[in-house]
Amino acid sequence: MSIQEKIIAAALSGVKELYGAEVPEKMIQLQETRPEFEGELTLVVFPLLKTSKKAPEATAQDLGAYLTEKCPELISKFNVVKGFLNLSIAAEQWIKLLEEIEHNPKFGFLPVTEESPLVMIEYSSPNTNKPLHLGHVRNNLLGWALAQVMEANGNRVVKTNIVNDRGIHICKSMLAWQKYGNGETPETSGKKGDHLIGDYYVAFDKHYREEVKQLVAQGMDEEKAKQEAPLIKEAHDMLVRWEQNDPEVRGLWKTMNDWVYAGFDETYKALGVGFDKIYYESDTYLEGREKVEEGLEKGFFYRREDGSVWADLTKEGLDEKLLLRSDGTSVYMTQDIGTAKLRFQDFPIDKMIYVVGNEQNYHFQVLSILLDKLGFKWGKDLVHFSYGMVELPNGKMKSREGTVVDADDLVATMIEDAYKMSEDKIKKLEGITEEETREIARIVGMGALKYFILKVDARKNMLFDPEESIDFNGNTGPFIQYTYARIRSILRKAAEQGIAIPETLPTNTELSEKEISLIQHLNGFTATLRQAGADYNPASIANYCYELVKEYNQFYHDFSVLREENTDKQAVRLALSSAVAKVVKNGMSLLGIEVPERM
RNA sequence: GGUUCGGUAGCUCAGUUGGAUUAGAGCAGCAGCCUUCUAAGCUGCGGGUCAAGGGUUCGAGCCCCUUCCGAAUCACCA
Repeated sequence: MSIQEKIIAAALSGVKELYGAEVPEKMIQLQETRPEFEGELTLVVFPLLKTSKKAPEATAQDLGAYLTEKCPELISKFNVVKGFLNLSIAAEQWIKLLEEIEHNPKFGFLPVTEESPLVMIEYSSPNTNKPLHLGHVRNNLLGWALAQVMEANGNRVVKTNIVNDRGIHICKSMLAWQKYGNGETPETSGKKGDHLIGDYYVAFDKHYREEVKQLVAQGMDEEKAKQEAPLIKEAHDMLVRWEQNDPEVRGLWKTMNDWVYAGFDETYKALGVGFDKIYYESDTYLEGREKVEEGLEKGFFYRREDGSVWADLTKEGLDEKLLLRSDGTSVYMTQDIGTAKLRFQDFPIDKMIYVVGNEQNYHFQVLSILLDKLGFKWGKDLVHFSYGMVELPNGKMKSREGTVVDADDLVATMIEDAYKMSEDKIKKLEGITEEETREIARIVGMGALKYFILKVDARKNMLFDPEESIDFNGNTGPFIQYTYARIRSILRKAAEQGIAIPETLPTNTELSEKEISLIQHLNGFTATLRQAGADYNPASIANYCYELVKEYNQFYHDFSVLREENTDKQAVRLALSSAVAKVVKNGMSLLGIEVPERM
């Protein structure tokens, strides 16, 4: 039971005893006390006035007196300012909290059991015709962090990925490779597979535009030229052959996709993300059709004269939506229905979360309604975890204008920058090897990148300035990592000097204001984690970690641990430092960010 | 035009279910602090009509309405 829960329970019985009325738990409003007032937690009594039939001050006075008298082990003293009852928490509560954090490696986490709700999270969802870029990086980091947060809140999480591995865009790369590739492979070219394929996708576009230009010069209408260009016709032809299972096309498709997957795996590994189950669109794209036919029979959808199938969503305030083309083939929406069907066969899904950019808000609004109509129990309440675009200083990322920030380049640059930045600092550390220095640079560089992206509210568009790169000072990943390394250094030295954290901490030492406020922050981790889970908001964890280490750095500056002569005080400070390190490590780990022992 | 989401300091962002005369950080700028547990740190200074107006109430950056600005979307593309 947390300190807050204890106080709320005590206050409830206080209200009952004092005023003879049971009030709902919501009426007890507890919040952190403003720094300018004495106390740590504040009970706002305004909601209770109707019950007490007294003035705010008198009500607060009544409750304060009750709490200090009945629960001295919980509340040491109180003061009243207007309708605010400021409570000072008894020191032993804080000490107990430190002990709990010291002994519970999963402080704040809820356990996951067989009965826990099953949450499936789809994220990443790349196309196999080009390498991952900055937008994918945001998606992957958010998806991974969200999965960790949901799991820490007591959900069984299945991380999934739907790979868009078929379609005309894939054929374009394949065709270009056939025409201009001369049998080039990742091995012969030395390129990562996804980059190699991406280059041919670009090559296709270049030649294709050339053809269109020529046709237009010969007097053809541009729209028509785009359809009549020989390359695009060939690509369409290839798509038809793919759908007919043409062995040659399928063979090439398989080979080239495997190159891409090998490349993706490297990028995923560098980003520290992974999946429990990967779906391929080539397997799922036919499944949706069946579901749509089913919906058609049940009268949810209707067929037009040309044979196309539509859903009429005007009653829901939306438009009509195409589900099957007049030639009977699937569209994007149909495929998502098909994927949903397969997933539900594979897992007893309670909650489905799609991590997909906000440009698809409409799509998911529609998908939710359709899945619900088709009888998926989680369809209605599916969560579209919609995130904003990553913008560059001079506008958006456009592959055609060459303003794409490549994921692999970005990762390499961050690590390189961290290395340059760290070199002189890390070398000061004793007995450090080049290999360790590299590893620290990797952790710090990735930490900077991940924190930079995850600290901002996912819904908002964010600005990414590659020129200025990412800060290593202030509200950044490295700042948090640095604080962690500092604490670890203290703990190492303490161990060397034979100073250990006692099993039971002394409760008679007086805590300074700074120490109390630090412990209070630690206490807030649980609530932050719950909120992050309820709101699907990893950013709040990031900001929590920042606040915590900022506070710790102030403590670090003003108080010494190892030079403290009073052994009781020293024990508490050591436990406090250790607790901050543990919570920081856990919090950062929820974001997929590692923390170094030294830096 | 419809729908959805945003608008908080020069810049990048926090701001719990509405709470306390003075709305917070970081960056950038200026000024201090390393024979002392890691200075990627700490301390101080300046910087705001919370887009605008109205409403709800003991109380609004937060809730409701209107307006302005920005983004996304409304395809037989994915």
